[in-house]
Amino acid sequence: MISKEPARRLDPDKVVDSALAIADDEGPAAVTLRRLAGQHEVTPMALYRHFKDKDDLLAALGDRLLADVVLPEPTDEPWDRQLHKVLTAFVTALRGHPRLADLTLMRILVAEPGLALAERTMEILTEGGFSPDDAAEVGRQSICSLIALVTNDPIAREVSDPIAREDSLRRKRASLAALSPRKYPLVTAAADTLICPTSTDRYYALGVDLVVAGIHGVLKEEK
Amino acid sequence: MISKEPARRLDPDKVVDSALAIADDEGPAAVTLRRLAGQHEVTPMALYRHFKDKDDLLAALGDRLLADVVLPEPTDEPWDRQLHKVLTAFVTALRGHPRLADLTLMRILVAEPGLALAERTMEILTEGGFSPDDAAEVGRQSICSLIALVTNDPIAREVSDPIAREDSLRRKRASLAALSPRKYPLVTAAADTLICPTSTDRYYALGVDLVVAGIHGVLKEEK
DNA sequence: GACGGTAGGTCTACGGTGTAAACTTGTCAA
DNA sequence: TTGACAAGTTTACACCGTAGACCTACCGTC
Repeated sequence: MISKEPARRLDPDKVVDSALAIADDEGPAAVTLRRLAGQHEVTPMALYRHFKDKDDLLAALGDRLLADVVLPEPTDEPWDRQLHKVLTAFVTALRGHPRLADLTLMRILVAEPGLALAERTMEILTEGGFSPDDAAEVGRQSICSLIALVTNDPIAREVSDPIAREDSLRRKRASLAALSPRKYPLVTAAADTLICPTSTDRYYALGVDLVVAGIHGVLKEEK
Repeated sequence: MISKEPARRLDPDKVVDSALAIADDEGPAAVTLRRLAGQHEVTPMALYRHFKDKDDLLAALGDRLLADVVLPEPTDEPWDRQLHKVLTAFVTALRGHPRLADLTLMRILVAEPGLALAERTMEILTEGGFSPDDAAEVGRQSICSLIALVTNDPIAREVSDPIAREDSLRRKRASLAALSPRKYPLVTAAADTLICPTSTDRYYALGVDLVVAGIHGVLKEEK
């Protein structure tokens, strides 16, 4: 009579929570319907009542990431400053989940938080002087670049286990150190940086700067 | 008696050929040890004599792509023109295999053709005024962006089957057309371009331009 | 020329995956 | 009270990567 529903369980949001946790520290391949089901004390097939199939579940993961983007309020700063802030907000939301970042792209034009981001970005770009179509192409590529930036974060991308990580880095360093400095003077000289950039913050700052500077550049060329 | 070897078969290069063909028109998930073995009339386990495991095989695929990059000869043009050409050569090699492009990143610092590309890129960047370490970071991000550019090629990324492709596009268009033009004026206005850019060549040209312009931009900022 | 090592195949088997189809069961509306 | 329906269960299937033991034809060496 009281509308308690003790028999109904399996909150889809909680399932996405679990999936997020698993994917974050073991990679998306570790996300398994059986494992998820087990964590929620349920049969694997139960998940199909809430997600069409595994891809649908992963899409929900992507939506979750996009929902974490907090768009800065429009101000009266110049358009490129505002663009910089919006894009920074985007990577900030993704940074925590580097192995899942690429799930977001295909959801941007589907889920609400992504659409808000898209609209705002295009707004800024047209304010900067792009035609809507050019803004679409430039914006699309910028978002792709930033997703790639996060996906390939050379620090977070490594296995979470710190000793295995250090081992993997050592092996890569050794393989570069074995190269002939005569044949590859610059690669060997900057080997450490190539394998793993010095600072994560600098890495991301540079990434956003590159994108914004690129947009600035092509805008001038077109005129 | 004649030194013919009718019993030995299974040329690893041919296996990579097959894998490439399968991945190109059905996606990398369709590449299966069993399927590959079947195509070469061999037991799945036979492949393990030539590849440590599946990842090793995919790495060989990545190497194959990188080997197709034809670096332009150094000239006396300004550094940014040369950089543009090198990066264009890179995406040109990948364009034919958009679903495999991301296999290349992890092989660049391992296989010879990738190292040549890396060294040449850093050469140009230092000539432009970057320190070796900055060249390493900027170069790395540029390569990542370009790989993402190819990977997300909105035309080639679609399923190869043209009728299914047209269907998928139609569905996306419909979903965007259903949005409120009041809430998302720019997104709905540029819907077609967002879903699928007008010209592939323009898409790639813009991509490379963005990267090169970005590098130019951050270089000036640093001084 | 006999012979042992080895490279390149085969066979069998295991544990894991996503998911289709048919079933049970608890809940609420009529 | 009944009956529809949503949620979870059971069973089953086809497929995957790969470990381990085995065969077998070749090759260089004495």
